[in-house]
Amino acid sequence: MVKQHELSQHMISEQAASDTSCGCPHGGLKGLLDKSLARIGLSKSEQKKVDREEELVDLAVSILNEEGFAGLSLEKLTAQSRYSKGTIYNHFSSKEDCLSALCIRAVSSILTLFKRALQFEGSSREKAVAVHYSYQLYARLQPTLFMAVLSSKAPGVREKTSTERTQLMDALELEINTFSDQMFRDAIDDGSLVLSEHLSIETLSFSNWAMSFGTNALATSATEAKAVNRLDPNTLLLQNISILMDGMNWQPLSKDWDYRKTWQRVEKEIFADDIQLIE
Amino acid sequence: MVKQHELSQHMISEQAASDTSCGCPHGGLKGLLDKSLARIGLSKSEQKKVDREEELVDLAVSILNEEGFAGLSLEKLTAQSRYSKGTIYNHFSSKEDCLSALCIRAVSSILTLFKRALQFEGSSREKAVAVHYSYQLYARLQPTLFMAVLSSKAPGVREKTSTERTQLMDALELEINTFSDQMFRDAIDDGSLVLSEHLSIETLSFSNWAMSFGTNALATSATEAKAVNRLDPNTLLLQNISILMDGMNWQPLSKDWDYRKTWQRVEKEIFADDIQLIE
DNA sequence: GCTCATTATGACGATTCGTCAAAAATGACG
DNA sequence: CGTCATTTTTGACGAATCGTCATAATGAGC
Repeated sequence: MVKQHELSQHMISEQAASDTSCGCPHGGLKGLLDKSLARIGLSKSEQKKVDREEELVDLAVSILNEEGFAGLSLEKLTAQSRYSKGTIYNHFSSKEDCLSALCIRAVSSILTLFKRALQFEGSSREKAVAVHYSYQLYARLQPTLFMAVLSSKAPGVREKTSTERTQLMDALELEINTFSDQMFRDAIDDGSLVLSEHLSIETLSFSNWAMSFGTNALATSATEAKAVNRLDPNTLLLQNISILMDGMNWQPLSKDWDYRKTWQRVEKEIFADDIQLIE
Repeated sequence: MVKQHELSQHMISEQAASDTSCGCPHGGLKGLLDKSLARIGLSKSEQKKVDREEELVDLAVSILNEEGFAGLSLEKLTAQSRYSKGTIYNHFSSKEDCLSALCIRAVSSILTLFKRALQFEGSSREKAVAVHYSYQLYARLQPTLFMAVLSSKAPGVREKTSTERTQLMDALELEINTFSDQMFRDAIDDGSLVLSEHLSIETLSFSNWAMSFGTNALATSATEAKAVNRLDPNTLLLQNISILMDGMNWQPLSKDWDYRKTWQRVEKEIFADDIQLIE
């Protein structure tokens, strides 16, 4: 009668709760969100709600991974959770709102990966290469979530997303932008990059992002007939950003430095654990 | 009783039939598809079916433009057409199949624009700039369709698409790839581009595509917080591909040639009619 | 134990999906 | 023109999902 008392439901939800394939490496996102909310000061019931939302997003991610984008429905989320429809709709005002929640998790995870990549020891251009590596890593580990971030930008989705979540999403995007801009500022500061007349930091930062996103998006959605399949997926992104950074005249140029070694070093020194998940 | 005899239905469908905002410039697609099928030899009834499919895709595009991606349903398509559900499902085996049909139209239109762009008088790099211009033009004229092409690559969509349509889609993509590759071959032939050791034509062709796609996709789905809004949308793509082509060492380099003038010339000499539709 | 505000529940109507048996249209032949 | 076989069209149907809302359960404070 009461759903929480059904044994089978409990088993399902516990299985889901222990499923850690949430695209959230090293629990970084959970810590991030918990902290940011904890600072404000949470009552017991509020904390309970935060925990449950965490649990529901976990579950939604697992549905997304198994059933794909179109297969995600709040109906299924309800059925697989230990809660009822009304409770689900207390958390997500609509299917689109739920999708936005998934994107917030995705972008948070990506940001965490970016910061880890930045710890790579090397020149500013090598660090940028490391960041691109981490972006590609996420696109491969979580292809559906990676693409979901884009679809959540569609007007129809954004309209149906709660204002708080929209603001959180915008804040995260701003943080990513700031992060990207800072990479270029560092490069200018250490002298390896010089701004030419018509190119601002914002322009370089955006072109850098556009190339990485475009490459990963096309590689993720590759089909039989696509040009991607003619090329080596492992160094696809590296080659593309190498051409771009050479175009920026970012020192050392690719003719003077073997960035394939950098690429491999990043893989071994920073993301050795994560790369095993692909095999 | 019989739907074809309802006056109101007739009026709706006739309005739709006269709606030419189909993203198909100069009727190029219709000609293309008609021809390819006509060669095989069409009976009267087969021709009728082709015409009706044309009509239905027109209608689907208008629904997509008005209601957005999520608002497109075969239910609505049925209601707004003069046919019934069974007939609709004779044309499109599923909603996803219909989406793929829209993508085929989109890619056909883009290919038509590419070929027009190639008529621009100038160096091989200038011609490539013209092609990018036409790509951006389509992304702006048909943002939803532009993004739809990507989502039609999702596994869930592809599975539910009829095999014939999948093959047609793959053939079109191959044609686009071939077109892109040819641009680079021409550049090599006229001496303005030299292949370095590690970079193949395929690599250059793909990086060129990835940059253009990434830029247009991010610009199309731009939100308030995005980095895109800090920049001039009219020259965003030009700047990005200029950096990239400089990185390829494609002559003349942007420091030796004012491609903003090329950009403006393309706008005036090739796409003057189309650009007015944006305003 | 009682009261009342908050939260959870699941039944409900609406919409969409895709199917299929029956009806209608087509056209070949006498 | 009439007959009949084949093809096409129709819309009713069951299943799935959406989002709402009246009712039931919960729990905090007295």
